[in-house]
Amino acid sequence: MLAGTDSPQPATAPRTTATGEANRERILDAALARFARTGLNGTRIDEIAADAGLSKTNLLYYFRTKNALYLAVLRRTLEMWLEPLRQIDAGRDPQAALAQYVTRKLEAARDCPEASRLFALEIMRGAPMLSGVIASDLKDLVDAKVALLRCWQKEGRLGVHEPHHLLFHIWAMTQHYADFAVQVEGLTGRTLDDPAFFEQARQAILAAISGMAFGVPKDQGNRI
Amino acid sequence: MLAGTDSPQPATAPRTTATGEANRERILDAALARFARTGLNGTRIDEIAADAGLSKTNLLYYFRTKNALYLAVLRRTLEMWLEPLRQIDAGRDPQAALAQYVTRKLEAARDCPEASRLFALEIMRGAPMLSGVIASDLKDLVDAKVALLRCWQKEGRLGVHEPHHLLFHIWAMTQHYADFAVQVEGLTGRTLDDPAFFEQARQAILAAISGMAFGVPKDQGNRI
DNA sequence: ACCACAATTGATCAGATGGTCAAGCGTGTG
DNA sequence: CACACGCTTGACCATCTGATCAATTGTGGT
Repeated sequence: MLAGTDSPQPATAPRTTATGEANRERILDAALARFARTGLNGTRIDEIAADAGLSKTNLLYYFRTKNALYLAVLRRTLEMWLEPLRQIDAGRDPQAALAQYVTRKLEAARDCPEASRLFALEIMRGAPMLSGVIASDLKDLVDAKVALLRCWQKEGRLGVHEPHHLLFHIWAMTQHYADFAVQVEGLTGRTLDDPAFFEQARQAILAAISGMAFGVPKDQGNRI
Repeated sequence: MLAGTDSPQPATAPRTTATGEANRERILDAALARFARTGLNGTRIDEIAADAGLSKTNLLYYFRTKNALYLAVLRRTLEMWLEPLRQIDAGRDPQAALAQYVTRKLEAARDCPEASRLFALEIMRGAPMLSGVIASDLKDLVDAKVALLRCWQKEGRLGVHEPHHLLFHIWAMTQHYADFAVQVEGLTGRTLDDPAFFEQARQAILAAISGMAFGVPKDQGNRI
């Protein structure tokens, strides 16, 4: 449920050409890379065009406005972003499910940090284009998973911390490596592309999740 | 060590007036709020001026260029951002030190989310204005704290996970509540301003840290 | 070969926006 | 009081940039 002016499908279905499709792809790729780094306002449409090997005018032939392009990129990336969460399902062991979720998210942060950054930027702006998604699709999905986690809690297979926070923290830790890659690399000199580093990060996150999800409950406020 | 064209101090120290100082403050406040939400490129200088109750021209009297203003905001906010980390020192119990660090960071995320967002945006851009800070000041500080954490590890007072990741995860989890406040509120309907919610978040983070820092070491890759 | 339509181009526009300038106003200090 | 200097203003400029348009070229289907 993305906001924006959806042009109604033109009466005559636009004949999809090989070049057309290829160009659209190239544009979307280039746009994702740019938008994910410099945001909607910080990105010039002709930069994207140049990256895609087209003229600005030609780009505008495929996407009428910058906003439409941005929206298209958002739309195209949304599923990749949401997919890992869907895979947490009831028929699994909580530990295994969460571990796999963490791994998937971290792989996503490594393989397509742009997606993470794109949404991070959008949300930090106040999510003007995503408010619909957050309020409906994402909320429904999260609510469902939270319900599942609560269920596991009742069965004593999961710790007592509020499930929302568990999800937030998984997102936070995994996406951090994508969103703040510059900082991470500046401070450690390493990247998720380094398998050893990836595994270090993964293990640390799993340990954190373990503390939250399967550790002994704390009753004293200040004790860690 | 912030990048940028520092104008050398004018020969005659500018007489600081009451109005002058007050205006500068108002401008910086307004600028922080705007920059933290829409970034450098997405923010118009006249919006800031309006928020501060000044004309655009008048704002430009105090800060010659938009970039200079942005830099001033960054500079002014930097210390607030770094301070909590400094407070981790050797003369403390590791658990207490980390717990206090988490609490401080979470309080910062609650009390001045703008600071967190400002730096988040800057880093996500590739930190063109902060590369110096990250490479020198922040790196020195982090290196020192990492050394301390390693020391604690040798003494057996801290888990075996690479200290860098411990710090990253603390940053990630605490700042998440500031940077993604819109999402958090959209999904839970609550804010860090709600004391109960704050405490939930804090406890969950402490549990996570506990798992990372004081849990039993894992030796099996897939086990959580 | 021809036709329709997709693809591409260069010229051009229009609005937004950062920044300048010259002039006037206010106020504290000598 | 008057001078200096900080403060404030409105008019104006220059550029950047998203978007339009008319015209030309390429191409697949019949």
